Amino acid sequence: MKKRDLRKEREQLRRDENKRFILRAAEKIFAQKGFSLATMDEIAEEAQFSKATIYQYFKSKREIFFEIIYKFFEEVHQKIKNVQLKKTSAEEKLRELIFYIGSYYHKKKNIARIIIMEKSLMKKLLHVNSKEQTATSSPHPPIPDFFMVKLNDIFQVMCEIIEEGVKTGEFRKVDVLDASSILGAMIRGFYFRGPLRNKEYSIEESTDLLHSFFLNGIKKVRHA
Amino acid sequence: MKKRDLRKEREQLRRDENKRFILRAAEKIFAQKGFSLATMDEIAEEAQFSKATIYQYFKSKREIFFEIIYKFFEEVHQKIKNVQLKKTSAEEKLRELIFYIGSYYHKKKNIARIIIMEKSLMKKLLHVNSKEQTATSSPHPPIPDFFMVKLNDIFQVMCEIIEEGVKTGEFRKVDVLDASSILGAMIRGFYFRGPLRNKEYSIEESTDLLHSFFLNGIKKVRHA
Amino acid sequence: MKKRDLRKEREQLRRDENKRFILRAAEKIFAQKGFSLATMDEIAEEAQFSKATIYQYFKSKREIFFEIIYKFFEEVHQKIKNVQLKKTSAEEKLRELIFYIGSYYHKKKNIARIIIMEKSLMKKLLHVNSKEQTATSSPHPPIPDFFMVKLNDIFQVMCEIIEEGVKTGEFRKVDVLDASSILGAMIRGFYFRGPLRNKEYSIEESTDLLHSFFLNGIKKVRHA
Amino acid sequence: MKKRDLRKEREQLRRDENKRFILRAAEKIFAQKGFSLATMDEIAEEAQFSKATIYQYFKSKREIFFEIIYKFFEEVHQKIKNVQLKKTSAEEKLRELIFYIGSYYHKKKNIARIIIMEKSLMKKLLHVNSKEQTATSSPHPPIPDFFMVKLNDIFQVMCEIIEEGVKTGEFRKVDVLDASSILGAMIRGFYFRGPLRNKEYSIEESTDLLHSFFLNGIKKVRHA
DNA sequence: TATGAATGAGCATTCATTCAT
DNA sequence: TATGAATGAATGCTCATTCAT
Repeated sequence: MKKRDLRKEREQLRRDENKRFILRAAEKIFAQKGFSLATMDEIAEEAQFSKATIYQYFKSKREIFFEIIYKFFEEVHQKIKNVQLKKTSAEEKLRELIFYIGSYYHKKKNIARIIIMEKSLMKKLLHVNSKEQTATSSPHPPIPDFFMVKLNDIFQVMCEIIEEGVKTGEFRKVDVLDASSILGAMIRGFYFRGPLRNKEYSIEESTDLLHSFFLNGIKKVRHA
Repeated sequence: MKKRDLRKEREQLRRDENKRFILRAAEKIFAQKGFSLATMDEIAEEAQFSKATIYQYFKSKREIFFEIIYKFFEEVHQKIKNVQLKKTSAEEKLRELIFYIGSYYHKKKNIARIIIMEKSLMKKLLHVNSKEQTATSSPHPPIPDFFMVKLNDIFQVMCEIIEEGVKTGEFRKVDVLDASSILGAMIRGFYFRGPLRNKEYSIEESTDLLHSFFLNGIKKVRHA
Repeated sequence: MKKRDLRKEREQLRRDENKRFILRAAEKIFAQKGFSLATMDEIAEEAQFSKATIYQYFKSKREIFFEIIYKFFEEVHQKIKNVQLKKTSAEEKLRELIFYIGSYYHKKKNIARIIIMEKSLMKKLLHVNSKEQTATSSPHPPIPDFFMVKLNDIFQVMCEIIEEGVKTGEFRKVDVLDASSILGAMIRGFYFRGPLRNKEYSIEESTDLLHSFFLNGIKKVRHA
Repeated sequence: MKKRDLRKEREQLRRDENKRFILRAAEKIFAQKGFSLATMDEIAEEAQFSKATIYQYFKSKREIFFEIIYKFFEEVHQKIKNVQLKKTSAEEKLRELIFYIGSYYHKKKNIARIIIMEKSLMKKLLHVNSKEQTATSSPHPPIPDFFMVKLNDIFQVMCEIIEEGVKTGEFRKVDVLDASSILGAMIRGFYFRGPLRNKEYSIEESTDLLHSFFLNGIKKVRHA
């Protein structure tokens, strides 16, 4: 019995290992080419597996893709959640938040781009997926829901930090939802510039810049 | 002679009309599906022409796509240029700029998304295109150059307005490039939210919000 | 009445002129590209007419093609027929025959190649059903009359000349059909070498060579 | 280990078998329709494979075509080379040469026709191919070179045999190049008659005929 | 009559996915 | 389990031919 368990365990470990390997390969390809232009052949070659093997780990190209963005959100969310718990000022929390989101966007720029931007694709993929979900018992909650939940969680953290700042008097009495939207937009927009790049910023510089402008704005303050 | 001319003119008008019609159809499809997923069959059906006819007006799927983004930039640029010339305050100019860019992003959201976001695709398309350009005498300058020039022009207007505001003392002594980057990011990011939408904003509301936050920031100003 | 006739005549002349013009253009294109690779667009452009106009003079691409080869045979045949009537020796007639056929092949090399070689194409063009082919034991399809007649006429002239030579004792007592076949083959084969060209021959040189070898062979004659 | 090897070997054999099968099918179609008119659908159907499968064995229609003519030349060349080594008279060697070339032309008439005659097509195909060759490491030498080399080899054998005959006094003191050209032309021309066929010849008859006329010519020899 | 425009029917090629071993 | 092979369904693009003026 014990032996059997160990073998199974080992087997499972190997499978997980392979899965991760495939995901890494796929991520690389997706990042390079986007969803549509990436081919299963490329992914298989990158993963050093046969195409058929890939299909034993994942049901479809779509599933691989979702697995990737699933993990992506999971990770960002973890980081962000911790920020909220710290005992620092709202301003400082904001800085950390900007830093973590930014560094994720930076690291996984291309994946993030696909997630944020290929809306119609996502819609299509999600739609089909949600239909499939009814038939199978999937290992994670139906993607669309999960998706929104994670996204919303992150947004919530922003809101909470800002609200806290307003309450402690660090921030103006702004509408929390509006402010969060703006902050999200700033970060997102900053990391997803188009082809025009007038200046390159390190993550630290980016963080400082975003933080500073979000806090102070551009207008000159007139003292009484 | 006169008659001939009129007929020809009418013919030409019809051709232009058809071309516009095809472009509109293509834009709709591209907006729905992105570049790769859009098929010529769909575009043809949407345009109510046969596929072969589409190919009499445009050389390739790529060409249609570029024609669309060409027009897009051309239009935004026109609007923006006028803002700069007005005699209002920098603050007011900024508001108009935000409004115009925003309304364009709003109207042509999906096209803009493709432009800004499908970087690898664009790269691929632009690359092939720039090779082709050498052979043919195109009606407009080589896309990549044109592309950057327009993009840069719009960015320049931002810079100028901000610089003006700094000079007149309306704005703080910020780095003009940084500020422009942030403003661009805010607008872009605001209109290209992902699937999460906590609140819908009209263009006017959006403009107010962006304008307000970019000017004032979120931090409470402490008066002496 | 008279006036009407003249106009019609003039009209007819113009039509003929145009037709010839189109044929010349088509011949050029066919010669360059063969039948399949030549497009009506190219032919139309070469002829400086619109494609639709071409279709008012000819029913189809096929018809143009046939018109060309028809004329080709007509012309060769004319030349050849005259040779036969001369009062010279068979040997001399043979030389002229070789010269004329050769110069035609030389001038219209590519057209001739198509005629002689694109058998399957010809088959298809001539409306011969490939299904019929499999059914019948005959390796060759019925070819329209004019075609065979012309071809046969030319062959006949060869035969007659050779027969004459045999009768007059100029030539050995060869089988006339065999000899004609060989002569035809030599000329044809000589002008339609593949891509390998060890040496270029002028028409005169070619004629001499062919004539000489056909008459004398390569074997050393042992005198008694 | 052994088992694995055997299976792999079997697999490879099956692959080779399939490849040959596809080639045979393609050859049949090409022979019937020429290169341009043959479609991949037809080839696939003839081969009883799906079109996509064909593309797993060959990169393109062109590649299939070249594989066929590659093999063709390879085979002819093999046969011819052996002739030269025999200890028989030049006259006898010539007969064998004529027989072998003839039987090849006879067997693969249509393929040979395409090779020899679709010059412009070949040029086009070869040209593209030679560009591609630089990029990929092909299994055989660049087609154009290989092509000429094989062709030239065959021609060389002809020359050598004739030269030998001249030296031994069997043949007249002819220009070797000229004589070879004529012989090549005769064989080629004989097997590639156009649609006119006055008489059918078996390969043996053809060989006799060609041999006899090439050796003796048609002219009556006057004995002293 | 002449023609610019329109199109149906193809065509080579690709790719996600399945099958058989 | 792993995989080489097979394929149906597309996809962008072409071209001979017809239509409408």
